[in-house]
Amino acid sequence: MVNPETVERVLAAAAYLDYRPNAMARGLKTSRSHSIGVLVPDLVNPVVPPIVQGIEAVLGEAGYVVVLGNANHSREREQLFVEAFQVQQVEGMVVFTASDDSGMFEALVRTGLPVVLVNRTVPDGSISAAIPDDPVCASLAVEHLVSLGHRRIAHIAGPQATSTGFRRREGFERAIARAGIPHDPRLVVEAARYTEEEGARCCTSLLASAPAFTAIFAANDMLALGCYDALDEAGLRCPGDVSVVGCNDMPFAERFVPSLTTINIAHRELGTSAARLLLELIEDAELPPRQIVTTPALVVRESTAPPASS
Amino acid sequence: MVNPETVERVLAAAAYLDYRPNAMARGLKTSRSHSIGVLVPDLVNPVVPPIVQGIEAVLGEAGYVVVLGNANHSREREQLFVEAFQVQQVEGMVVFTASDDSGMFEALVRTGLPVVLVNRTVPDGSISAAIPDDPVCASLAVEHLVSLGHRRIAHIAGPQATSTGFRRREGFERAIARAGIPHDPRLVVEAARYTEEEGARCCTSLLASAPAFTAIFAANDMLALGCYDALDEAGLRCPGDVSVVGCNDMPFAERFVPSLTTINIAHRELGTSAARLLLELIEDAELPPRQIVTTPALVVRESTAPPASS
DNA sequence: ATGAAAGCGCTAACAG
DNA sequence: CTGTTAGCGCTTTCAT
Repeated sequence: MVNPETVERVLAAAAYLDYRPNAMARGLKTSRSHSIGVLVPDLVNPVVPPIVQGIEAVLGEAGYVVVLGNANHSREREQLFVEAFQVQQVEGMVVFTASDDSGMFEALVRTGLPVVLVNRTVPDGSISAAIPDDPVCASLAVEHLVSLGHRRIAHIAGPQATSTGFRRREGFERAIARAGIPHDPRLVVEAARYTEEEGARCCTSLLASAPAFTAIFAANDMLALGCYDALDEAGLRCPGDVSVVGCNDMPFAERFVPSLTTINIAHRELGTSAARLLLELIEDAELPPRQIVTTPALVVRESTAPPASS
Repeated sequence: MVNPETVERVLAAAAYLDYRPNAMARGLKTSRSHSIGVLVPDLVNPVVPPIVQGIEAVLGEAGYVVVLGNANHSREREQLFVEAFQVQQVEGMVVFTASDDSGMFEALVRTGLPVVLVNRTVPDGSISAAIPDDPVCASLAVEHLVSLGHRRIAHIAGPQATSTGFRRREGFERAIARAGIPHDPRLVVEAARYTEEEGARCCTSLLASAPAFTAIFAANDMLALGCYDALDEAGLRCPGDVSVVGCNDMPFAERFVPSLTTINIAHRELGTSAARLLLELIEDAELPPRQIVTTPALVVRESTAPPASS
């Protein structure tokens, strides 16, 4: 019980001097940094900012600050950032890897820090993650196309070293089987990266050497955009000659020509879920790994139509 | 000169134990945190990620880590982040404010930390900044339109509380005067925010109450996109009835219909310049404030054409 | 209840 | 040139 007037004077002095407690000194004592490392493959990829925003929103609410690492698709930089995060004494990490790389996952767990993956998952599910329901993404696309009357459906798969690419392809093949359509491996090609150029390359190669098809499910919107280019190049119309469905529902997908039918993924929610998982893990490091799977939704626009023949 | 074998053993032990020097302890001693605060108004705005990427690239190279603050257009959150940055003992800040607010600028200098603005500037130039050449953006747009034969040119100005909005409007008016066109204040309306909705609202209001015009210079691409919507709504064609030029050359501007004639701004370069300014300032806090102005470039696409009457 | 003091992990200065 | 020590600014424990 101290003299209230003194309290007042001390506070006033602190304010006058613009006193800010030194987080390093405090942290040294308490071994808390109030910071979380967030690792992303490429900030410029349109799906990334909403994820980071979501992460930041819940972490900020909980009193954490985010240290951002933009790996630019480089494994080496990914490793460098994990090091840097440790040196900075972050209390946890949420990581969106460029590709599934067991070396990376091992390095992550070796830090001993709470880690959560976002938009990616490790095959054995040993690390908590917030991910989209990739198989459902694929089946929504396939079912939509099938309901329009398509039977010969191609797939431009994402890099199989990413869980999204791998799981969407699996989902695609299963959905095709479920629709009673015989599986034809010549109808799926793998893109090396999630870029428009790769989408165009894959679509062109499909056009050149695959059996005839009337629709394409591209593993993401950038690949779908590449299909537009390749189709155009080949003198084919979308959706007149071939329907295209993308995945992500990225910004401006509705402004492309034709506007893109795609699968909406709530990226911001992926971020908030990942952050909440991490907060749980920080509170109780013994918690078993857990996945939060967000449900995607079909968004029908103008890039899909019944096949010409029907 | 210590026994090399011992060196080896120590290093091996350190590696074995995954030893990482504690940055908080080190920082406490050296009063260096090796971190820089980066404040942005909205990570989801497409101009922001390239700027952050540029900042991160040069700061990372210099051994700094970036602490990201996403203010979400809230002044309160901006202030909160400045506080948080101080508590985290960042060694400097690069800030992209939501709007010019002298209160904010004062708070920034009051921290005593090196600060650099990016994409924004303070009217009196008292804080170093990396900015686009806004007047030139406007004159490139106006000169392009004038060269096509336009004389009645409207302007959808950005928020006048942002240096980009203010300086582009000034630049517009000067360019109009330079072209020998009488200034008509009814032809400029101010958008409250840089959004598609505001662009549509402003364009509609122009259509309703301004004297006839054949072209619009919108202060940014989102506003230009809103013009597309409003024009469409009014049954007008672009560029047939009215030409539109945007500003920023944001991703996908070339995919809109019509593809957007706009002014390219090298946003990543804005980020790298800002980071370099900050590094200078950290090295020598006495350096006088300095501006780095990047030169924009006209990108002619399909949203501009000669006026119908000519 | 309040005030003094130890110590977090490191670096820099200093003594041996 | 190597090994020891003080102390960065805080929190927490322990005397008072």
